[in-house]
Amino acid sequence: MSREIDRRAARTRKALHQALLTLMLRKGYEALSVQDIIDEADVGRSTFYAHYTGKEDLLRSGFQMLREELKEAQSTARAGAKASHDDPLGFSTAMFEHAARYADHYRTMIGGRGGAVTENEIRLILSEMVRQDLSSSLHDDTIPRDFVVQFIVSAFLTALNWWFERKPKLSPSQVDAMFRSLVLDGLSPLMGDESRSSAD
Amino acid sequence: MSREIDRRAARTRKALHQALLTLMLRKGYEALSVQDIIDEADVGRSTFYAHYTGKEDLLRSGFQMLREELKEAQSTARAGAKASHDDPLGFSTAMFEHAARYADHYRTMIGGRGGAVTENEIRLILSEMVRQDLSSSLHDDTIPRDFVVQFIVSAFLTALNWWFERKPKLSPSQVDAMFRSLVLDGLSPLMGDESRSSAD
DNA sequence: TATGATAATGGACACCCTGTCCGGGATTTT
DNA sequence: AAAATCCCGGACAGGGTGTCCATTATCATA
Repeated sequence: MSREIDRRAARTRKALHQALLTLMLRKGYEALSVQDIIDEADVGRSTFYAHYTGKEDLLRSGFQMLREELKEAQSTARAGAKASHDDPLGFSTAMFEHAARYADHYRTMIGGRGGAVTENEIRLILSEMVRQDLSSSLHDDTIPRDFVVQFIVSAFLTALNWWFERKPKLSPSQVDAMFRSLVLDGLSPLMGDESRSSAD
Repeated sequence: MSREIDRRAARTRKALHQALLTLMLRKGYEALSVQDIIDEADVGRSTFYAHYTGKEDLLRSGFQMLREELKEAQSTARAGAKASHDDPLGFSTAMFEHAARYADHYRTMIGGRGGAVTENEIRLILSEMVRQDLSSSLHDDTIPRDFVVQFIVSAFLTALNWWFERKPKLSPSQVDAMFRSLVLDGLSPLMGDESRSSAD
């Protein structure tokens, strides 16, 4: 019995995913046509449609893998961390490190290159993580919880994007520190401590 | 003298902008074709291309108007505000009010409906505002300035989006308060105040 | 109001992309 | 080796894109 997928099929799928990745990095998702993809992957047109219903389907299928990949990265990281129960940003450290390891992949996803679908998928995945971290550490609902979640997710994506685009040499922990500082304590710590200038 | 633009041209342009707005709200920018636009605007195909090079051109031209619109809204607001020089988020109050007044316009721009172009344009406009506010109130560069700017812009867009999508009944000042709280002081104020458990 | 200037129209055009359908050829599995 | 499965290449209609042009409608002005 062939429970495993046919080698050829697996090969084709891999080629398509790889092509998508390459092309997204080069031109961005929206500007991509199925034609481009099968061209890059060197795969027949009908073959493509035998596997996926379109480029969005191909893209989405990639996120299934990412989801599991991340779920594991999170739990392995959580094993080594101690203060995870009081940390409303418990996900961040592992995520920044994961992003550093798979920089190319992340580069294709953030900064608009991934299009709306990618943006949504990522936000969903991250929202789930953040929601969990928050549930055990946030005890004040002055500000609605889903708003806080979105706030954190956006801040994280911003950090990621800024990191890759402007200071790719920084280490994950450095970016993580900035991210945590801003999200946990906001701008106040950065404002003039020497505010004794007794404004006019 | 014909310094003014021909009535017909103005009429056409207005119709196209209106059509774009309507359709973006209905289907989103990316899913839109030039065909749809000229169809909705009841304008000939060649006429469209006589004015714009494509749908992106049309979209961008709309932001020129928005830019000036906002520049004015800001300065009028700044006239009535007193503590603008110490406020790193001086732009926000006026912006939330402006957004409330032109809810339909904003709805087409945020939440992905506007596509990548819109996202970028908005971020550019907001970044400029934030940068100005920040220049006179931020005196600590522990965290790079452009990172802080992006952080604020993202937080603002998140607030805007959450507002429209989840709690449209809230007043601008209520959302503004939440936004400021999160950005200025971060999550700490929301965490267990009963944290006097003298963490071992 | 007459007239030259300018804009809008509708149709035609070649081009590209999309999905879908085959039959022949290649690879894998048994 | 045989049977099953997959891939290929070509063809297809349908739709969108930009561009052209000749014709018609509208405007600005003398």
